[in-house]
Amino acid sequence: MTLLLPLLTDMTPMTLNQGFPLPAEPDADRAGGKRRDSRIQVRNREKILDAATEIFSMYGYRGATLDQIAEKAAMSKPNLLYYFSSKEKLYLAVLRDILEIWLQPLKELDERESPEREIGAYIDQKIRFSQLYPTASRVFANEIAAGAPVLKPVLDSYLRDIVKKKARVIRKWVKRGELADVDPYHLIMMIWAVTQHYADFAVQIDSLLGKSLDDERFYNQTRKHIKRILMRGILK
Amino acid sequence: MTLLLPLLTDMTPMTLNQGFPLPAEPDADRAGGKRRDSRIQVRNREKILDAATEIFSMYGYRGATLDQIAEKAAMSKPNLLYYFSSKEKLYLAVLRDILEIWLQPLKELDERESPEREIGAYIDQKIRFSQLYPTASRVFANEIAAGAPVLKPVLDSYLRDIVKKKARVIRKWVKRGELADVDPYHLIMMIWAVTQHYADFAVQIDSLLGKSLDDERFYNQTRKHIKRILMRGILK
DNA sequence: CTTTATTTTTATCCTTTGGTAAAATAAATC
DNA sequence: GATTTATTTTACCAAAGGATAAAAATAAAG
Repeated sequence: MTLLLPLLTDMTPMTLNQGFPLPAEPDADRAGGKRRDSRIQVRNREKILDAATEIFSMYGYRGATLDQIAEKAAMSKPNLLYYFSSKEKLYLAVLRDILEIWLQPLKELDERESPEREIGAYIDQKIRFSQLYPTASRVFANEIAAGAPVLKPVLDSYLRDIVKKKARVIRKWVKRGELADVDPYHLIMMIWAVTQHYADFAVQIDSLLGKSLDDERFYNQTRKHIKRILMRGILK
Repeated sequence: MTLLLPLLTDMTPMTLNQGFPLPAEPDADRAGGKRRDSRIQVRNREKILDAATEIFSMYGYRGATLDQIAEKAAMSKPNLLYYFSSKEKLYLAVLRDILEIWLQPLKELDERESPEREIGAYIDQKIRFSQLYPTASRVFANEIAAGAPVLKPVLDSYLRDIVKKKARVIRKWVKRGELADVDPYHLIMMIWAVTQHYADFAVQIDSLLGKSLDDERFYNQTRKHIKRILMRGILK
């Protein structure tokens, strides 16, 4: 429960999985107390997680400060630390939330349906994620860029398994002749790349086009465009 | 020359362009002295820039520390500060280098050639960049994720102009009937997204495939695959 | 070889930052 | 409404981090 502290600061590979993939929070955190999840408890944890996601998304784990997060959450630093006893625990909580929504859509690829429908739906979900949670996407990107000190074990086990399974689905479509001869892994990564780009590089896009995915018009134009090019690229 | 300090730390929008786009270093930095660019001078500046690029790529501007950079460059912190008088100046120098190589390829899109050839060459150059300078790519990504506190003015002016010009080239190809009816901006961004992804998310890719672009075999497979799908997606 | 200019080291400063202790306040329970 | 429990505030602390000053060591020039 405390072993991973050095990694975040030192960059050494992680040894403890920290109960990650999903097992929810064994105890979340909470300083002391017994009567849990009071109204105020829930509200403040949420406020903090939101603020933390935003700050972490801009500065990464190391660059973010508790002062910034506390300010954004409109509370004092010690007060924040009352809810999450350390910066690290807070970061873990943020990542846990992100991972869940990030992984969900891929799991739904179903080989019994047509690739057109399934991959189309997957792209839709991914771009929707970029629209709804751009900061979450950036926290994730930051974590990976930093060498995935925390998520490495998850990538190596959990994500790897899911992707392997879904690669098999795609390969099946190819064999059935419903899809051009594409490499499943590269296809999946292309979809990730393109959809996440609109969240991770939102500032750049805003500079170039003066638009963001918040603009429903632009959102749909983007979605359709990505789908059109990718689908044309992979359908037979 | 000193006005931008607050932005990096405070996130306020930048007002001074800092002689950025290209005008090279008006004075680079150098603590004092007259006789410039001695052998050792050049060697040490390079060592520092390399180390800085690597550290900034992992932790971003705020997360990186001069101690880490100094250690990676195998010198003391004050010694490092002898060559670059502040963390900020060092960061600027790093970004300047990156920007130059990052922008180059796009400028070369030539409407007189076929889109197949030109866009193909552009993708090649971009993926090569991801192979050769993955850390540079990540520093760039980090800067954008942080809200582009330093590069915003460059994005808003310089990059914007180039992209606009090249969008016109692509549009011309479409009109000539050499290309499917694609939106030039989205196309450019798709290419950026996909090619940079292999640098920015290298750790993830390594987790999933156990491969990196350093592996020449994988590099070529990736390159061809990306090109194939994108080309199929946009050619008539 | 001196002398002068450049580079490196040592010692130190001030601010920021993650985190704690304990007192003060507010809620909830009896 | 008194008492217990949960929450917030105030006052700190030690370590880390960016930066400077000045001395020491090297290298270059004459």
